[in-house]
Amino acid sequence: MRDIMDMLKALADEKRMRILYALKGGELCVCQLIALLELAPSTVSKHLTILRSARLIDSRKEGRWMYYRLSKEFRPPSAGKILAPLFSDMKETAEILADQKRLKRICGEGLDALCQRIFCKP
Amino acid sequence: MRDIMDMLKALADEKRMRILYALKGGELCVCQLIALLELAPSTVSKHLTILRSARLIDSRKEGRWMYYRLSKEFRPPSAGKILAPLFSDMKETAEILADQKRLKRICGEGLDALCQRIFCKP
DNA sequence: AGTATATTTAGCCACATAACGAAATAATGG
DNA sequence: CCATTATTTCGTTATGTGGCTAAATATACT
Repeated sequence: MRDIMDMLKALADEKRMRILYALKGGELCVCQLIALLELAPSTVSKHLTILRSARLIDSRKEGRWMYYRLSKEFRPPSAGKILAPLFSDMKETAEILADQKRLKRICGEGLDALCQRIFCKP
Repeated sequence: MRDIMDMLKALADEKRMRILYALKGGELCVCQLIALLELAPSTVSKHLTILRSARLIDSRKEGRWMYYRLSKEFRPPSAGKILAPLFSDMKETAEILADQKRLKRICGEGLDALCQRIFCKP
């Protein structure tokens, strides 16, 4: 029961659901998620920690960047079945449509340029 | 998005998930849910309000008693698809097994006897 | 080695929420 | 009508959670 509740609590936040939906399209770097959500880096990192400890996402480190993606083998086992209908409901919402639009811009930019923009270098 | 998040927040509480699972077996009276969860009546009532405003349950009044049941036409539309895999995961957990056992006893008792027991009459 | 940079951790604050008891509401029964 | 009883609403309290800034960590670059 603990595992199930951890998963449900992880899902019960709009920012985290937006992260999951964004990752549906493939792995993303933390800085891309920061740009998408327009939150402080530490806040996004905390959300990612919660999603990871609920086994909803995996991470992979490549050089300076940390990539997150949807976990393949969700535990508890039905998470795939749970996310699919949720994503289907979310698809048409204003928030997700705006995210998809913004995400396209973000992924067009290179990671270096993006990070410079985010962390406001002089 | 608001509807979806209301539903997910309603699901993100163990007591409320136990209520939903109990209702899977058919409608129940508030006092039966109070006996099941062993919480104050006002606490159970609040949980039921949250579940109802998330459209997960319906209610029906019969005489002195208020019956709650799982909502047939969940809104957002995929809730049925969401609950089924969750219930499947929950089925074998210690909490749900204990609930099912206790529920059998509770449903054996008449409502009047149950209410007397709960509200500790002199 | 030392600097720059991406991410995480730690500490803090404001607000949400789950719990309870007490009071209010609604229905039955004498 | 009045008492009893099932449920809800209100007010309070303790804990949880999302957000931030600042400091720590880890990797790349010179």
